[in-house]
Amino acid sequence: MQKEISKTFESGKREVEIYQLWEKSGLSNPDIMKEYLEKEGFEVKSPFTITLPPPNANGTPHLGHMCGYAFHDVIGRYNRMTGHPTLLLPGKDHAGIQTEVVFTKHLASQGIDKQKMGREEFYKECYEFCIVNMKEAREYEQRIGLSADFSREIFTLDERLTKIVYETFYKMYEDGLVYRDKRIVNQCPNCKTALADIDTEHEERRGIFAYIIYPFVNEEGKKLAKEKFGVEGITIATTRPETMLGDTAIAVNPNDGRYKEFIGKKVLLPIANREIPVIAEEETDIETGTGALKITPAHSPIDFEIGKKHDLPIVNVIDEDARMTGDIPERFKGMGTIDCSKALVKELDEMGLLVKIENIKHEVAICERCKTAIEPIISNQWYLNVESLAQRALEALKKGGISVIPPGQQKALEHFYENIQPWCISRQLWWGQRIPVWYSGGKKMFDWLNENKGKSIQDFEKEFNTKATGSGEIFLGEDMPESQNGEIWEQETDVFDTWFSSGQWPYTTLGGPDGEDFKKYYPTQMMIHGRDILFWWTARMLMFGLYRTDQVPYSLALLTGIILAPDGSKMSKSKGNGVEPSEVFEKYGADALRMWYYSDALPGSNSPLREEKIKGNRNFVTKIWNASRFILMNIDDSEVEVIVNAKVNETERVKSTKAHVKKVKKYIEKCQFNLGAEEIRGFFWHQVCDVWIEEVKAEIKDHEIGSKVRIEKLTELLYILKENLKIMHPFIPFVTEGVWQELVKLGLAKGLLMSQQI
RNA sequence: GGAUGAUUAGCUCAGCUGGUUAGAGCACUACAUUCACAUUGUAGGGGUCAUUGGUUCGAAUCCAAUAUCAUCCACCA
Repeated sequence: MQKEISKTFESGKREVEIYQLWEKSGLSNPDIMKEYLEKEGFEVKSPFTITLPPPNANGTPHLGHMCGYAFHDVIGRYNRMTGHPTLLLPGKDHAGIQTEVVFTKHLASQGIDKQKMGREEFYKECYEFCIVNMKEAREYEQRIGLSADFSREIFTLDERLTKIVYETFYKMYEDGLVYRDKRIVNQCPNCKTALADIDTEHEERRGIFAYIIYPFVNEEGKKLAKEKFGVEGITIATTRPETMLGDTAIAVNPNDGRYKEFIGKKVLLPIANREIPVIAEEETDIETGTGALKITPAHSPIDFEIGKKHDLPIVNVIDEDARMTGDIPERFKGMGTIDCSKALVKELDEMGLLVKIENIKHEVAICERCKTAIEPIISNQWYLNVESLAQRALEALKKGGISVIPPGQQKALEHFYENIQPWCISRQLWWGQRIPVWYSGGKKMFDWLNENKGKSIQDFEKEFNTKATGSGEIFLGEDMPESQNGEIWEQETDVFDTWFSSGQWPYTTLGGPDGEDFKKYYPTQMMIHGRDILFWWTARMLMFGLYRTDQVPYSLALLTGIILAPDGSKMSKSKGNGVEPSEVFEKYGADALRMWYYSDALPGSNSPLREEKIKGNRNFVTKIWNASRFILMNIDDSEVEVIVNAKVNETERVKSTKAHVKKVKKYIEKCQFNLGAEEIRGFFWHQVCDVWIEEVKAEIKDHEIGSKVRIEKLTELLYILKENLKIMHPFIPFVTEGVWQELVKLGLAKGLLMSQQI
C-alpha cells in the first residue's frame, strides 16, 4: 500500500520544524542528556564541552561563521551520540572597537551625534542594538543545525561574565602584572583610542621622502660640513617632515665614515630653532636615505627606543586627534599632520634647507578596524605584562598539552609567544567593560606621579599650581570607595580591550573558577575558529586559562579554512561579492551547505564558494530521502511488527556496514571530516543505493507480503538504513532526523535520531 | 627582511606513518532510464603528481636545492 511520504525533502520548511523538535527535547543541555543516558541504560561517559566562539554582536553572521558552526556541530553531535553529555555553549561578543565604530556610524546616519548623546545613553542604546543582532544571529545558528545549549547563551558584557573578568584584573594587579605606563602607543586618530600592536596592520601607501638640511650651530661645524657635503649641515631624509618639530637628535651610524667627525656636535633644528645633538647609533642604516636619521621619540616607535637608550628628551608635537600641538610656532598649532607637512616643506624650501622631495611607496601602520593611518604618540595606558603568561603557554604547547591543527600554525603560535611584548589593554572607548579603577585625587595626578618617580604631591601642586584633592593612590573596584578624608575619587574612563574579556571565554562562560558549570565542564575539549584570529584569541585564551585555572582551557585548537567569494577573493560587504547564508539555506538547505564545508573548508585552506558543489550535496540529501522513502514504501504495514522484532542476520552487507561505521567514527575522531564526508556519501550512495537496494529489489520481487524472504531482506535493509542514518547524522542532521521521524511514525524506530547511540 | 604552508584531472581539493593500473566532488562525452530519486544509472575521456637532484628493491609520499603562489609576522627613517 502507498504511504504518504512527500517526494522530496523540503529542506526550507522541514529543517526548521526538525530543529524545533530538537529544541523541545532539551537534549542539547548536557544535564538533560545525562539523565536521558542514565534512563535509557546507556553508558555515561565524560562530559564533552566546547565554548563556541562568540560572533560579534554588531552584525549578522556570514558563511564563515556558519562554517565554524558546522564543524562544531558535527563534533558535538558525534560526542552526544557516543555517550558524552555534550555542551556546546553559545554566546556573543561585544567586539569593543568594532561595535563602537559600527554603532557610531549607525547613529550618524540618523543624524545623531555620539558626543551629544553621552556615554550612558550611548552604552544603553548600543546594548539594545546588539540585542537585536544577537537574536538574528541565534536564528542563523539554529538554521545551520547547531545543537548548542541556548539556555546557557551568554554575552560578553553580561554582569556575571564581567565580574569574573574584573577578578582576573584584580589578581593581575596584585601579582604586579598590570600596571600603568607612559610610553609610545598606536593611536588611531579616527577611532580615537590607543591600540595594541596586534591591532594594527601594515599597508603600502604613497608618500614623500623629503631631504632636509639641519645646519650646524657653530661656524666650525658649518665649515666642515660645507667642505664635505657642500652644505652647512647634515641632510636627513624623512617621510614625515611634520614630526621634525619634535626632533631631539640626529642619529648616524658610528661606522659611517661620512659622519664620524660630526658625532657629538650640535645642529640647529630649523623652524623650531632648537639645538639638538648628533648621536652615534648602531641601529641607523647607512644605506637608507642619507644615512642620517632624525630622532622623534614622541612620534616614532623606533625613535622612542633610541631616545630611551640615549636619554633624549621627548617633545610632543602631535595630539591624539593627529593635530599639531605642544611647544611649536603658533602658525602650526591645530594643523592636521598632512597640512603641516606641506607648510613646513614650503618654508624649508624658501629657507634653502630643502634639498629635494622624492615620491615613494612605503609601509605604514594602519588601524585594523578603520584602516586609518596610525599616529604613534606618547600616552598613559594600562598594560599587561604577558611575558610570564606567554612562557607558560609556550611550555604547554611544547609539552603537547595543546595542539593546533594544522600543525604549521602551532609554530606560528610559538613564534608569537617567543616575541611577545607588553599588551596595552586600555581603550579610550565607551563600549566595553569599564576598567574598575578609581583614582584618589584624579587620574592626572596619579599619572604625573607615576611618570615622575620620586616627586611628591607637593611637587604636583607646585607644578600645576593647584591643590591636590586626594592621596594619589588607586582603588580597584566597580563602585566608588567611601571618602575618608574628603578626597575626591575619579573613575577610570577607559574600557578593556575586547580581547581582554573574550580571551577568558572558556571559563567566564562556565561561571568562572568557582562556578557550578565550571566544575562539571572545564576544561573544555577543543576550540574551532578561523586562523585569522589565532593570535588574538587562542593565544590569549591559553595564557588567561593557565593563569586563572592552572589548566589549558582546551587541548585542541582546530583552525577552519577561510570561505571566499566565488571568484576567490575575500567576501566583503563593500565589494558586494558576499553571499548571504539565508540565500544558501533557501536554495539548497543547511545539510547541503554543511556537507560542502566538511568536504572543502579544510584546515589551512581557502575555499571559494562553489554553488555547483553545494548543489551536488543537495542532490545527495535528496538521494537519502528517496532511498529511505523507497525502503519504507516496500515495508507493508502488516510486516512492521515482525520486522521490528526480527533478529538481524550477520550478512556480508551487515558486516560491511559495521566496518563502514567504524571507519567513519575514526575519521571523525581524527578530525578528518573531509574523509568522513566523502565516506558517508560514497557508501550510502554507491553501495547502499546503487548496489544493495537494487539487489534487494530483485531478491524480494516475487515474494508475497509477510513471506520469510521479504522479512529477512527488509529487516536487513532497515538495519543498514538505520546504521547509515546514525553515522550520517552528525554531518547532515536534518535529513537524517527527517527520515528517522518517518520511521518513528511507522513504528519502525523510537525517539530522536539526535540522541541515538552509535 | 623573517616565518609557515602550498604546487596532483578543466575547477576545488583528498591521498595518514613510502608498496601493485594516482582518487573524490563538480564540469565534460556517450548510452540507458521517467521503474524510490526537480533525476538517476552505466560506461568513458582527461594527470611525465611544479622543476632538478638524492635516499630506497620501490617516491605524489622522505631529503636537498630551485621556481611560483598564498598567508602571517617585522620599527625601515
